[in-house]
Amino acid sequence: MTKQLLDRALTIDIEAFQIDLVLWFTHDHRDMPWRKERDPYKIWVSEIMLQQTRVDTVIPYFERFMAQFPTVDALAAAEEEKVLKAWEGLGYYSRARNLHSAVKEVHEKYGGIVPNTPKEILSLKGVGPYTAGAIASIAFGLPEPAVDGNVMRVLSRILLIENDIAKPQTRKIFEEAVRLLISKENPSYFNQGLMELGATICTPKNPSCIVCPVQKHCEAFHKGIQTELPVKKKKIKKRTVPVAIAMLQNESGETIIEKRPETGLLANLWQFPNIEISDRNLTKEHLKTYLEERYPIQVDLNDHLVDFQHVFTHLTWQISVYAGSFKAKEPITNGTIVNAEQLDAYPLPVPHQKVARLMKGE
DNA sequence: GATACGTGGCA
DNA sequence: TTGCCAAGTAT
Repeated sequence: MTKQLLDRALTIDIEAFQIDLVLWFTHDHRDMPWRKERDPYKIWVSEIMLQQTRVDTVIPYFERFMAQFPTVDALAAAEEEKVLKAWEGLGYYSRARNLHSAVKEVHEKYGGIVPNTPKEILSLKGVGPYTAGAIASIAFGLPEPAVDGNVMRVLSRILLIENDIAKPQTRKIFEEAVRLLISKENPSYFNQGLMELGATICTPKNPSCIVCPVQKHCEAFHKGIQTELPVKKKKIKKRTVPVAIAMLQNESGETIIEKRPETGLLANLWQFPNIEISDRNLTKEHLKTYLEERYPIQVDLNDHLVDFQHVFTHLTWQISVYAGSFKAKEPITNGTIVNAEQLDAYPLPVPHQKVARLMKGE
């Protein structure tokens, strides 16, 4: 495969390609907060936030995060709860926990200085092959590949690579391609140029080949098959999980929330008590029984208030919200009782944020 | 290698 | 409405 790839890469004028790409990025790149300086910590945080997440979504989170945790040492000293709260709504929360853990390692093991070798960078928790390459090239100017979905799309078209980009193995092929093509003079702009091109011009649908700075190097364009690439196998259908959420209040207007398990979906975030529904007709009774078994409380449940869906990558929650009242017979240990104002301090996943707003009457 | 892991935007 | 997409990683 590598030999084949080498032949294909050599069919284009590598030096001209580098110049066209880097020059284009130099003049046409979008302005982003993390592009204002070369602080490896900021590059690192931005790259973690940008994993599977759009630039426009990330920008406000990045600004707030940097205001709150401006340095490695500041983030290392923070409580996990605060970090998760800053990440609330961004998704893929293990990114926040892994970043926090890795930053603490950098604080302790490297004196707060982000390591500058590809091997050490890759060893950091939450940093995989793409992110390691991005940090190495953008923060330290090293000629390392940083292959994300954009890069695979762009290069699949330019080099006419037809491997399925949904397969993990395929990424390695593109890394080999980048090692052949990357500008040794400016690896940072070369890698960012590839990604920027994919994000703005060489898009999945309706690529703007007319204004593409590397059009003359593109095999797919010459053959008129750019929309056929990249090859990507379709995903399987996701399952639906019915969930009943209890929105409880006592006479003081306080409610019960609990912390989710430290692993799995939405790990370490907080939520309103809930159960998976087995039989829709018996939901109200099941929920009441569950609540009174789990907590030392007496529950009075109303008929269900509203239904809504929340779609995850791999499953869908079909949610029914049940309002009701409770009286605590003893102190609660496996959850906590909070008022509306205190609730704001807890990191909640989006569907539970919706319940919180419901309870406040918003 | 396949699957788990969030969320919001868009055709 | 439904499905796909967006600067992936861990297990």
